[in-house]
Amino acid sequence: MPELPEVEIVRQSLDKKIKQKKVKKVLVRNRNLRLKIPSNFIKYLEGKKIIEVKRFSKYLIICLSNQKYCLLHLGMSGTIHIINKYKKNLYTNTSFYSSPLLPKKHNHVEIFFENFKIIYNDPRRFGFFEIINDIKILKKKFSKLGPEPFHKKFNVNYVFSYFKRKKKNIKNFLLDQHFVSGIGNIYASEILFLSNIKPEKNVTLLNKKDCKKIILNSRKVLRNAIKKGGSTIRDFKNIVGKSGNFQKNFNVYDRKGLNCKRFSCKGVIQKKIISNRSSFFCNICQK
DNA sequence: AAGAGGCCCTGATAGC
DNA sequence: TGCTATCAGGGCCTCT
Repeated sequence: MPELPEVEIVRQSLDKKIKQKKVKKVLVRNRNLRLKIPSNFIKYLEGKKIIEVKRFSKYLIICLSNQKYCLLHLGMSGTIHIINKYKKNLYTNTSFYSSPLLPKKHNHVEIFFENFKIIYNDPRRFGFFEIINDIKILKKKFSKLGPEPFHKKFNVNYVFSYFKRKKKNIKNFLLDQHFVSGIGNIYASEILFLSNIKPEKNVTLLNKKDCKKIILNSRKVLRNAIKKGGSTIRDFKNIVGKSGNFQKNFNVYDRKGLNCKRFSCKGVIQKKIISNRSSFFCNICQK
């Protein structure tokens, strides 16, 4: 599920819940995520206060009181759940602290606070935790990623010159985190629909006006998703990351064979595999 | 050096 | 019903 907007929604809820709270205990049930959870993971977290939860691209950055950073990427299927100590556990009848049996499959990490705990659940284990020792290393790591769509660095000059002499199609570039970071497969299709550009279009064929459209629509699509997710999440007091139904109103994604939503367009939404990822687009209004 | 392709993993669903 | 095949929203590694 998680592209930039979903991760931002998780960040907001998580920050609200754990900011200025002290970690009492950490339980690692399965350290074999995409990256193996480091042996110093528990040591660095236990007894530390959470300063705040930040985000860059699709990464959550949990800032700790010992000047270290706990990085969390949700991969494809990672979710965070909040379990309150005095409320009936949603997933298990076992005790809050011990839960000897897996309450639910794939609850890999539990972080305990005074009156609640957060659980990291991830069936496919494509997500990962990482401990970053200081801000320099963190900055260096993120400097390898492209700007977020909202950043002023993501402007027409940047995009247009980046595309020069490149051979890939535009859909590929929107997914390339070195070019722009935070966009995933769903929103890439949505952005191209709003821009009237078909996903297979080679970037060398795009003019500055096209670049401008892509930039503005990237921001629009992501902002909108954050806004809708933000309003949905209030219904989920105990679960963060399950973002409700806000992803249901796509223009093209998962709408293969359905009519184009653009007023007066008679097009039909197509599905095509581009570089092993499914792409959706209107066969008429996207050129 | 850019770009294509494979791979990490489990679960849901489609098709027979 | 029960099997197998396909596909899933990410990103890294390798090979050419």
